[in-house]
Amino acid sequence: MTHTRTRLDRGRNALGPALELVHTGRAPTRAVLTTELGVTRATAGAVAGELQTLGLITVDSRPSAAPGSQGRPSHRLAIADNGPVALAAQVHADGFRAALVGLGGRIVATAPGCMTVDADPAQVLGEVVAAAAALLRDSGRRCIGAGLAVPSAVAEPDGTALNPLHLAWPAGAPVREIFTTCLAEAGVTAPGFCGNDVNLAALAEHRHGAGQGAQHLLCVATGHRGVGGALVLDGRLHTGSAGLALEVGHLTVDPQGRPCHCGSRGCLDVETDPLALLEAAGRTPDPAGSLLDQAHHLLRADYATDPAARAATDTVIDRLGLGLAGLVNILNPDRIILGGLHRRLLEADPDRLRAVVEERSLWGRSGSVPILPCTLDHNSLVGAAELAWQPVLDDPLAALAA
Amino acid sequence: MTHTRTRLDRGRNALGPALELVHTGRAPTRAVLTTELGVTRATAGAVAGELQTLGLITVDSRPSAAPGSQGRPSHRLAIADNGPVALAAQVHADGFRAALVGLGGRIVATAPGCMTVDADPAQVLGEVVAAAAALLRDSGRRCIGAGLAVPSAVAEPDGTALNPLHLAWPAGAPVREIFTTCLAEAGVTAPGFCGNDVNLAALAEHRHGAGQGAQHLLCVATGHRGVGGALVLDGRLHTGSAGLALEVGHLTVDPQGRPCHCGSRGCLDVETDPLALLEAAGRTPDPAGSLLDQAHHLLRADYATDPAARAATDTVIDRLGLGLAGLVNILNPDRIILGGLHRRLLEADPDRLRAVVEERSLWGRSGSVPILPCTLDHNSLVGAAELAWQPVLDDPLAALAA
DNA sequence: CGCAGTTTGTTTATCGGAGGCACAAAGCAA
DNA sequence: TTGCTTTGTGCCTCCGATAAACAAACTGCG
Repeated sequence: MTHTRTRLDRGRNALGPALELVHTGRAPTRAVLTTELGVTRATAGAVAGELQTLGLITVDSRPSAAPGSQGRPSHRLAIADNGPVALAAQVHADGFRAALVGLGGRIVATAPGCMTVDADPAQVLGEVVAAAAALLRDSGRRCIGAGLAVPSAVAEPDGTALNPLHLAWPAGAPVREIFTTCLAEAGVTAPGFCGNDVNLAALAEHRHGAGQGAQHLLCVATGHRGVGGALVLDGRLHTGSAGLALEVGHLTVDPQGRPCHCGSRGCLDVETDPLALLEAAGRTPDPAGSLLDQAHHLLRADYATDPAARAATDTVIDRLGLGLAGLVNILNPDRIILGGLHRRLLEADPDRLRAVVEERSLWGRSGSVPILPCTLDHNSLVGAAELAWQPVLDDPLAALAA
Repeated sequence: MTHTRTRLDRGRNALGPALELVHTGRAPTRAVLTTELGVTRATAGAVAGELQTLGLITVDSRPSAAPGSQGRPSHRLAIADNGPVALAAQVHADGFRAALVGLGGRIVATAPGCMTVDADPAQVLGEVVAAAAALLRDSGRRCIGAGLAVPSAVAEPDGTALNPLHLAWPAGAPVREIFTTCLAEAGVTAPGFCGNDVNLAALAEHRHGAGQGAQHLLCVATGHRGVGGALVLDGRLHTGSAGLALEVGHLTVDPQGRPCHCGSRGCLDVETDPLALLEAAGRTPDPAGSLLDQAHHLLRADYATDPAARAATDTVIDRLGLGLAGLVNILNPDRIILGGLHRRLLEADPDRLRAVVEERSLWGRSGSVPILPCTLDHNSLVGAAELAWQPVLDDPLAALAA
């Protein structure tokens, strides 16, 4: 009896890694896929065929415009136009947002977010899930999962929000549970995940933005209030043993600084957030408007002309640099990405921030860590979608079979 | 033509994981090996047989004294008595030490260490390697590699010591290179590795000591001077992108504290090392003797009787707790192990230290991280051997074929 | 235009490393 | 002694990959 193989007998184990390469834009052609996966052309071909039959990618046999190349041109691998999507949602201090995100971190559709947030998590999540579900129905696409970004540490593995104080939600709110029930009520039969917004932004930047290729990526960002941090190690989010890692807001950056609710004083949280910048510049913040917007305006409009604004900015940059240097000494990252107000501070005076970090970190070499602004729009939202895509990236056949 | 399989066709991929289980004491029998590896009994049997023919383990078919068990008793897997060893060496402020370490972290032989350390790395390493090579010749065993522990950050991947100031060595000394040439001169044809002593101690404690089973293990320890830290994530040492992570000595634990050579003041390094404890208690340290020994004596003999000693101890414990809490907020470990003087401080008043850490870490849950003293003798030495054993654990056949 | 050279995609045979299963072995309990 | 349970081993099969040969598509050159 000879071996008669009819169905796919190759590329099963390489399917996940291959999809991840396509997802992160590192596999433009089958030939690249072959070398990146370290498999034979036969296997890579089978993998690409399987991803095609799964409806995830398309193989474009038109000549790929490669000018100076020899040999037979490789077919282009492209993300399928009508492939499945992840449902992404974000809740922050000033409202919420919803979107559909396809493979490759592509935002396919967005819903205009409401600008008020209720104190009841179930109420808010019900609204945002309803908005997302409407997008999904309109698109007619298949949904592979749903992700939610919240401005709070999220405990693993129970999925509770530990300090959602910027939302006025109760501490310990079972966010994942509420999210999944809202999904079920909206008729979305897909698994739900949730995570901290800065963590998810870091994940998105690592896969699709300024963090690509970094082995040890540190992200620090302000939201509207407070400071968050995240670490991506070898492509995986490091959230610590219980999801509480990188709570960097309470590093001391000024021993004589203003008191913080944590009991200490001069914490990164209260010294480098929008309110700190405004107060340092002698402005009385308008409580009706967004503090983040007011701080941005200060940096854009007044930085060049107003000496007080410039001095305040310099002080806040120095504090941020001190905090980053402390993190560099502990984590030794190979890249740092800043978001929110911190990104604007970096852009206002990149040399000053880099000099402070270099001076205060112990080793010259680690002091010269690249510090970059984040590059993705809505990176928390894209990161929330990454959470939902992860099972598909891990095992496409199993995740898409259901 | 039928399938005729003569040689080993099973357990090739499971060989490394199986050896690691034996190495860490988690595979007492073949039956346990089967469940731990998640393979069939046939595969586990083949793996055990292969490890036996490699001379690494022995299979003892005498009934294992299991009292209340039913069914056929499983054969015991034991580490071979005359198996290969790793050559381990440690250099510290007061001298050096050498040993042979077998599988399972067992110290097979030790050399009495010299008590003076020359300022020339090549001189010191030549002596310690000579001592180790003598041990190796006497034992008649096979050597699978050599590891060296130094009290300095070691840069990856070049293997240079960045701050060996406690040895009065030049910063940036190419320690690994010197070590391997010394090995070659001593006639040891085995690969040489080196690492930071606290990092290696953490690795040893994770595999064979108080850190077993921890997913996110944080170690903090004093040597004779200064403070070091280490993080073991999922069984692997986390040394950062360039080997410089966990330089925890310069966390601020007292803004009004004594000045540190790093330029700041009140660093963990100068506030919780042996000298700090002695000075806080009003003692004038004897520069001729070991500061660590004098601090130990203070804790053992004077703590219960001398109010000044007690007050000084409490202060230093509080400072240490503050530093640990900062690390807990950033790293969220699930276990903390303390070594050197810090271990003694923990043992002097465990409740006080735990209370400080819990109070100053942001989340009650992460505040209740278990804090334990280290349990292994010579853990840096055993850790250095782990470095040498690692290639064998990763791929026993390839590493032992050469 | 035709041909050599280069790189890519596909087909077929084969191989390596595991799982499945039946059976034997070694203990305990009745 | 007879069951019952658990462990160790041999034989077959299956899955997922490699290897090698071949076909296809393009460049460059005479």
